[in-house]
Amino acid sequence: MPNNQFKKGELYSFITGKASTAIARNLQKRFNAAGLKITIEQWSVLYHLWKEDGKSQQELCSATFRDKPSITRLVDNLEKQQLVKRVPSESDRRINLIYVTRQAQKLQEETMALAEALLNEALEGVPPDRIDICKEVLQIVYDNLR
Amino acid sequence: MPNNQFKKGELYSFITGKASTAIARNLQKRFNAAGLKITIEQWSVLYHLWKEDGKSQQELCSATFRDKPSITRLVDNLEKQQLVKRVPSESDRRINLIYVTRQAQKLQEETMALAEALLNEALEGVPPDRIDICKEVLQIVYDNLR
DNA sequence: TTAGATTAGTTGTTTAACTAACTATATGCC
DNA sequence: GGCATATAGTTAGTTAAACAACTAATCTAA
Repeated sequence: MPNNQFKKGELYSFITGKASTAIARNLQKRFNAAGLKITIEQWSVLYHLWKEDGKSQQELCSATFRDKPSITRLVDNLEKQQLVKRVPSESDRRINLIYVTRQAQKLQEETMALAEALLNEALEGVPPDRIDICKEVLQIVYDNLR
Repeated sequence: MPNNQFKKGELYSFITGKASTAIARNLQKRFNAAGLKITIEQWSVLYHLWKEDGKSQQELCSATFRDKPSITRLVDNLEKQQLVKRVPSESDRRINLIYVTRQAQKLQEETMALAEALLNEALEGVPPDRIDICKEVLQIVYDNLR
């Protein structure tokens, strides 16, 4: 028997990701309000480079769940803004290793603080155990569709 | 005391909507595979018109959580494909009322079946009460950010 | 050693999102 | 009635996503 939990109206918002769209849009507004000239998509790339840079574009694809052309263009734009630098790998010249610049490092603390503050507000009034369940369900959804 | 539930890696995927992106991408692939020439974004507009058409573009904005230019262009493209028709309102000539065509009606049953099947697969193995909690949390997130 | 397959990244095209600036119609107030 | 304001929708410009087709470098196996 199918696990059909979705009334029509809910189906729509689950598929279109109403909540995550609202989060991303809100975070973008906070960046703009703080005078940070960076898009959410660019931030999502820097996010992984801040953890450890010198990653290849291919590694950034997996980390951000984007395809290769998307990463090429995001890195293009980040490079234009002098936030990252492409460095051809010594050992395999097909590969570009991506490094963050000083200017990008400066962005880290401020943007991460804004992101954490946003999530705390978004989840205000939600008990921790329910947040955990939500995270688990979303992870299963993701895994089921791989 | 802040409700800071997010370890760094999870923060990213919550903000970028990994699960909903996967769902939308997967549904688009099913549409393509079935030979249905329609994008997810177009589908999300038709979805609301199938429930009741003759809605204004402004009403479609609220229903789909998009801004006005986005709806203008989605309706442009839907009209090009002869899936909807703009009809100027008699009572207020600023308003376009949007009606679905016969061809769009034909799409309804097939696309809705694909969407429901997808969600059933995505949520396979998740107990109903956990799905409910997940939906509730996402709704609260959305409401908190309005 | 070299021909074929694989991998990393780029380019072109279409669709879409967001912002800002715009036109046209309607409303409200004096 | 007429002017300010609000509302519905469009247009322009930038950024981004998905897909297909491409180049260049590397690997593999005969």
